[in-house]
Parts: sequence; structure tokens; C-alpha cells
Amino acid sequence: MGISDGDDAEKAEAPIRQRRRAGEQVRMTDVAARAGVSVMSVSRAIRDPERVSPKIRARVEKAMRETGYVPNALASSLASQRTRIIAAIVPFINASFGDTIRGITDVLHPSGYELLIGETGHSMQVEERLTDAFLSHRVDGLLLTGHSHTQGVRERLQNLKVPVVETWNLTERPMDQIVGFSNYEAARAMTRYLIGQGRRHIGYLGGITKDNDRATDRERGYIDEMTVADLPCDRSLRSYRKLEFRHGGEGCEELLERHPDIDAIFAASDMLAVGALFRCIKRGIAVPDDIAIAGFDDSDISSAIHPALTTVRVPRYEMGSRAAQMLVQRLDTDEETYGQKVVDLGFEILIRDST
Amino acid sequence: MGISDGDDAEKAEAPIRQRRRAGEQVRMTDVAARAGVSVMSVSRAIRDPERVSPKIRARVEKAMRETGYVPNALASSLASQRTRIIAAIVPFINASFGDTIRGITDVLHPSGYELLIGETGHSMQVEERLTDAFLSHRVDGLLLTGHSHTQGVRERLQNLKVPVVETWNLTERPMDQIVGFSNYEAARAMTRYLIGQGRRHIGYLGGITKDNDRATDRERGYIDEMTVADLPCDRSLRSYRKLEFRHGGEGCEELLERHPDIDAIFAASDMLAVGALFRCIKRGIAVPDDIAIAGFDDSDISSAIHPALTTVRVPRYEMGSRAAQMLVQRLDTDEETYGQKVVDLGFEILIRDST
DNA sequence: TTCTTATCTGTTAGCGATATCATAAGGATA
DNA sequence: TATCCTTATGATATCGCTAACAGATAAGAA
Repeated sequence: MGISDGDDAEKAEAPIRQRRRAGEQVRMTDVAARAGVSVMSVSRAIRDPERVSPKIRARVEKAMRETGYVPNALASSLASQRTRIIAAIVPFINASFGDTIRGITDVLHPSGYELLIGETGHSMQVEERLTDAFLSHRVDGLLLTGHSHTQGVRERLQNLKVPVVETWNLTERPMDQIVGFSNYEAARAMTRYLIGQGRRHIGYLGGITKDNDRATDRERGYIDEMTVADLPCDRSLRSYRKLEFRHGGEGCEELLERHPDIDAIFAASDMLAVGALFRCIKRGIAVPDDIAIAGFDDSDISSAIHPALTTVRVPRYEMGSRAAQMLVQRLDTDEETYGQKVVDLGFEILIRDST
Repeated sequence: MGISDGDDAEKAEAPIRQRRRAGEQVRMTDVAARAGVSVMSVSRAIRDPERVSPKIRARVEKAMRETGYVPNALASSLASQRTRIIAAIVPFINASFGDTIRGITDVLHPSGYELLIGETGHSMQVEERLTDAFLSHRVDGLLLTGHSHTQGVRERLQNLKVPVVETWNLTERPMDQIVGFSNYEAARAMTRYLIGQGRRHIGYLGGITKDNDRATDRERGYIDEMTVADLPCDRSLRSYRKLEFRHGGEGCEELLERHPDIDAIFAASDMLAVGALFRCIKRGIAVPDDIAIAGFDDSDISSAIHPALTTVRVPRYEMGSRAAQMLVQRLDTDEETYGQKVVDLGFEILIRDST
């Protein structure tokens, strides 16, 4: 302090750069100063309380309370090279994927991970945009819906070596890991059941198959099973709709118009099935006597309506929780050894009153 | 080790600190080197391409492609003191809030913001946990559902001066800004309509009111209007349920058992209303002749069922988009002047066949 | 008592970007 | 041609935290 000209010279050479206002933000340094310890002690007291003496821990906790300190996760992540954030990309935010998301968070939160959710609206292009955004934020892992993705997505995920778990379907060759059920087998099983019930003119009411491997596989399942049974399943017996109630009604009309002699409708979603069922009732068509109706998903509503809907139960919640478990396990253990690449959670045909 | 003392000396004087592996991550510096420009030029070429010459821009773009560079949003946020992330906290991830979330992202994404979603399961405690987590991540703004929050949440948001927009309800004294509709007035209006139709024994089927100001206000609306009309609305006429179809059926049974002479049911959610309606049909009670049923929310299903449900249309999507707009406007303009504190988007009574 | 060994705490150098200031390069004007 | 602007580019100091190492302190062994 007392070295006169030396000080001046220093000042002249080191212009004090006033950076942005820095807000009133309390930093870890402030907490450390107040507690009379080093920043590392504060850091440790927060992340791993066991590693500091009770005395220091108490002083740090007091200082944090007094200053109203809010840790900065950005700085922490940048320094530690992990964000403890997982991103999930779903086609739609609705009750179905809501269950899956709940499964995910129920596992993630207790493990100290946060979830970032992206909605694609069933567009692979959007999925790619979201993936880029999430990778920019350096998420520790990624949960995708389905196994069909753009080449860009595949490349980037492969290059960056981010752990990925795909869900809601199965494939022999996942990008990394996959947990779900076979949409193809489920659709075949339901079709087989309908045929077994004596139905011969089975119409198919499916989702839009573009950029949607689940919808595609369900349709394939229907077609293959019908073909094996030597029953008709040409294009005119199939209608594709967005998964909303009213489109179920419209699709039902379309099928009935083209094939008045239809004796069953297999809808690849409960939404569509319920829409179709209501339409039949309104038109005085007896369900299941005249037409049997089967759905897919076991939505909440399917058991509430009358007649209760025959459908496929899928492990919505479990796909989320299991996928999250797999991710967390890999992230929280050093070893690169992880379990199965493909986890089949199965499905169940629920026979109720509509068939 | 057998290495001469010369080596040892070097080691002693220049302890090469090998930091964590640093991965194969491509940094901006690498892109700059490859393009033969400074990092700042790369930074500018990415964020504000107009500010660099076409020549540099081209070289940077080429270098980015060749290296497969993925910008690090963490570092960017730490340096710039903004994350371009908005957090939304909703009670439940379902179709209703899905619409609101869609409204939010439709505004946020084009403006270059990302959305972080948190689900409370209707618990203020969880809301507080989520808020803390989001603040740690230094979100630029917060969207909350409803206006009732813990003291802790209020304090932290106030202290950190994070822009907040509450949604899905109204209040004279929002924490910051609020956009929605009056759940109270909507419930009163529907009750008034039912009374106007000649109904006198109106049961109420509502959501759990704990930690839920929307549910509370809807119930208040029903009670106040009934009281004004001098009609009974004591506790025995009200049933509280989780918002799922089957609980609608159960609630309906409960009310019928306690009051067999009931001539209308006002459900504070379409889920409950539909559940109740199905139960009535199953029991051979004519709707609306014996019992009128009204819902709330105008869910997709309400117009698909038969008889179509009378309900309250609420601006689900608009609440999201408008709230996001308000936030973005404040964040993207320097001025601290922002519009109204309270934005009423209104509601609409939709009269259909169930009343 | 002295020397190890184990446990705590502190110091320092990044993490990968951006803000700020400084400098260089053109263009217009005189 | 010289001078003043404007515009484009570069150098460097942070942003707030943690990893890695170093030093200090306590406990146990000889």
C-alpha cells in the first residue's frame, strides 16, 4: 500500500474495467467471507456436508441463511462438467406422456437431477432443433420417444457421447439403450384377438404415421396379422387421424361409408376408439353386437365409459421410471458397464365390454 | 522411476496441472483457430451474424461445420448473465396444461427462449423446491400457476427480482403480473345459469382445494351464487375429488346417495363432469331431464360425448401465449416499463345438451 | 518427544463463453 | 494527401464455481 510510484504505475497500466453491474447477486465468495472460511469450504459444505467439520458447516449454513445465498448452477456445471439435467423429448404433452414424465421425475428428483421437457408435435425436424438446444445446455442424458430420428440427431448424439435412452417402442438396434414394449406385437395381438372373436371385416383407425414409429408399427401389426389370417386390410379399410376424440368420430364415419358391412374397428389409440364408439352409439349401431371396438393405451377414460373399452395396457409410467433409472445408474457410477441395451416391459390386452 | 534429476527439477517448477479429461469437446477457441480468426469473431458470427463481414462469417460457418461445434450455453449464460430460459410450474402435466404449455412455447421458441417445466402435483411444498432449483439455474423468468404460494417462494422471487407471471386465475395483488380469468366469476356464472334453468338442488363436484386457489375460487363462486339465490349448498351437497374420470363417477354416487332429489350437478372440471354423466347414464338417470350436468374447462371430450356437455370455456392456450409474451417483452426491451399488472382473458359459458 | 499418516482447509488455475476496451481498416470530407 | 468518422476485428479480464494440489492440523506409532 505504501509504495508510492509503484502503485500509480500499476493503476495506469491496469485500467479498472467496470464490468456489468453484477446485480445484487450473492456469490459464494460473499458467503465465505461472512462465515470467515474459504470458498472451497462453502462449496464442500453445500455439496458434501460430511467432508467438512461440524463447526464450519454450522457457520456456513448460518452465513447462507443470513445472505440469502442461491447457488449458481451454471457456474457449478461449467466448472464440474456436469449439469445434473436430463432432457426428455416427447411428441405431445398430454395425459399419456404425462404419466411417462411423472415416472421420469419420480426417479430423477430424488437423485438430484432436473428434467427439461421438449415437445415435438410429432415432427422430427422439431426434434432435431430441440436436441441441439438441449445439447447446448450440456444435459447429462437424453430420453427420446421412439427410435426413428433424423440423421443429424443420430450423428450429434453419437459424437458427443451423451447417454441416450429411447422409449415407447423397441428395436434390435437402439442408438444406445431402449426401454418400452413392442407396438408391433401389441397390435398383432389385439388384431388376433378380434379375429378370434369371429370378426372378419376389421377396419383400422390409426394415427398419422409420418415421423412416428409407434403408429407405423401398430399399423404393420394389424396388416401382418390380417394378412396371415387371409382377411382384407387394404388401404380403404384404414383411416389415419390425429389423436383427438372428434377425429375418432370422423374416422369412424369414413370407414362406415366405405365399408358398411364392417364388424370391428381397431383404433390405435383410445382417443380415437372412444370417438368412434360415441359416434356408433349416436348412430344407433350396437357396440359390440354390430361392431366391436378396440383401443390402445388404456387411457383413464377407457374404463369409465359405457360400454367399457377393450384396449391394450401399456407401461406408461414404468417406461419413464425405468428409462430414468437406467440413465441415473450410468451417470452416477463410474463404470461404463451398463445393463441390457433393450428392455421389454411388455403390454397387456384388456378385454372389456366393447368387443 | 529412474529418471534423471533434470526431469525432476522441471516437474517441481512447472507442475502441469492436468485438469479433468476435458472430453473431446470442441470449444469456440478451436473453431476460431481453424477459421483463423479471434474467438470474438466466432462469438459474433454465431449470435449476431450481421455484425461480422461476410468473409469471416463464411469461414466461421465452415469451421463450425468441420469441427461439429456445439455452443456451450452454460458458459454463454455465465458470461452474459442471462440464460434465455423461462421456467413454468404447473400442477399437472395433462391435456389442459398441455395447451397452456403449447401457448408458452409457441411464443418462447421463436424468440429464442427455452422452457423448463416443473410439475407440483398440487403441492406448494414441491412448488417451493422447484422454484429453488429453477432459480439456481438462473432462469430469466418464471411462469406460475395460480396466485397462492408459500412465503418462501414469494420472498426469494422478490429478492432476486426475477420477472414472474402468474396464470390461470386473477387477483388484485399479483406477485408481479398475472394473466388469466376469474375462476370465481366463471363458477358464479355457471351456477347462475343452472338456477336460471329452474334447477334448485344443485350439487357441487369440485377438485381438492388444498393448495389450489382455482379450485377454491370455483367453490366460492358456487357457494356465493347459491347463497344469493337462497338455495342450499351446505357441505353435504359438495364432494371433492381428484380430477379423474372415475372419481367423477364416485363423487356422483356420493351426492346421489346423500341427496336423491338432486336435480343438477356442477362439476368444477370436465373430467369429473364426464365421469358423473357416464355414471348417471349407467344408472338410468336421464341427462338433462332428471339431472343437469355442467362441467368446467371445455376439454376435448366434452363436445364428443352424448349428450354434449355444457361447460365453461377457458383460454387455456391464450393464457400461456399471453403470459409468455408479457415475459419476453419485458426481457427483450431495456425499459422497465411493462403493461398491465392484471390481464383478464375472460371465459365463456358453453351451453350444450347436458343442461 | 519425533516421525508418520490421515483428515481438514486453503490456494490457484481453469471451465468456455461474453463485455469491454483498444486497435486496425476503410470511406468520406476538406 | 491529411483528418475525422464509422465499422470490423482483436486482446483480455471477468462470470461464479469446482478440481487438483498444497499446506496445516490432529492423531497415532515408535
